[in-house]
Amino acid sequence: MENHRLQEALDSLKSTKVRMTPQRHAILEFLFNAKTHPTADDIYKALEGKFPNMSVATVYNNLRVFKEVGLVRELTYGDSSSRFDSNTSDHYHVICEDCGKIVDFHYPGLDEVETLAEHVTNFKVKEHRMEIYGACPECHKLKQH
Amino acid sequence: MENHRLQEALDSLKSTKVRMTPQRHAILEFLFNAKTHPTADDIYKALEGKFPNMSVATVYNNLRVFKEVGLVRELTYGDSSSRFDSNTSDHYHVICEDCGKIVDFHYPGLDEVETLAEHVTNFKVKEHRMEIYGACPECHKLKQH
DNA sequence: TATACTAATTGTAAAGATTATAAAGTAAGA
DNA sequence: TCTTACTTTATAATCTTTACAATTAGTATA
Repeated sequence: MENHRLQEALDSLKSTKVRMTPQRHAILEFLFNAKTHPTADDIYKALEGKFPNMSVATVYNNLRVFKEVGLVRELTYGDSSSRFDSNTSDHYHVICEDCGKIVDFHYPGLDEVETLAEHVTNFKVKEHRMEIYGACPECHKLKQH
Repeated sequence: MENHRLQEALDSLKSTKVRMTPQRHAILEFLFNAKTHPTADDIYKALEGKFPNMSVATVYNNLRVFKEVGLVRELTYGDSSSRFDSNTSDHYHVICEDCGKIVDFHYPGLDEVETLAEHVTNFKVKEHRMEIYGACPECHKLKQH
């Protein structure tokens, strides 16, 4: 089923003028099969076996392209580097402040927040993001010793 | 009234082992009077008149200290550098994707989200953050030409 | 299938933000 | 005042991301 989403992504790229290259295919494939939310460097390291000559620039370039087309979302947390998420459907992230684990979390109906924000600020609202911070079960258990 | 919040912050620092220095006082004062959400470099530049010898490291060090004590919140958006917010009471930010303007936005009752996240993920939830993205009135008007 | 046009990749350098380190300075309590 | 531990400073180092120019490679077209 992950392959299904990947296939959809590949198809949607065909309809643009974005060329398909082996590197792009591999980056997309990795992102769509990833259970985690990898950094650019994670992706680079994961693919250096298959593409020993691939440049980091290629990873960054393509992540930007995928972002522009809407296939990928960039997550910027407090830590040093961005993470990338192929799941662009509406969901939020619960983040462990101790070990960095990120868990997806579905919650409906924050459209109301957007609507209210529009009225109060006169902005033309496009989207929102939310993260929930805390300790994952494992880290929490450790802290209680 | 800003001075009142600043005074409270200074008092709360006295109860810790955090020493008061002229640099720390100036950084806190600047943050608590700021209408915007400045970057570390903004703060550095703003204070270099008063402290020609102050190091950037001092700004970063102290922002970290203030964060640890809970006086200051760090905001990491997509762009290169973090922003800092002295207002640690619950509020959200509405951000213009074109000009970068940030407007505070009050909204109650997302405690429910935290509660649900706890139940679903078994995390021990501590806090959450949310940002709303769009175009500010000025930028939106420009785009309609 | 060969050609040509244009976009993509590579390798490296550069930029920008943040942190580490060691020496010198200073706040705060005894 | 003295002492100690914390802070500041100055600089170097690190880390992430982007810029750039030369080379390579998709893809549309003939």
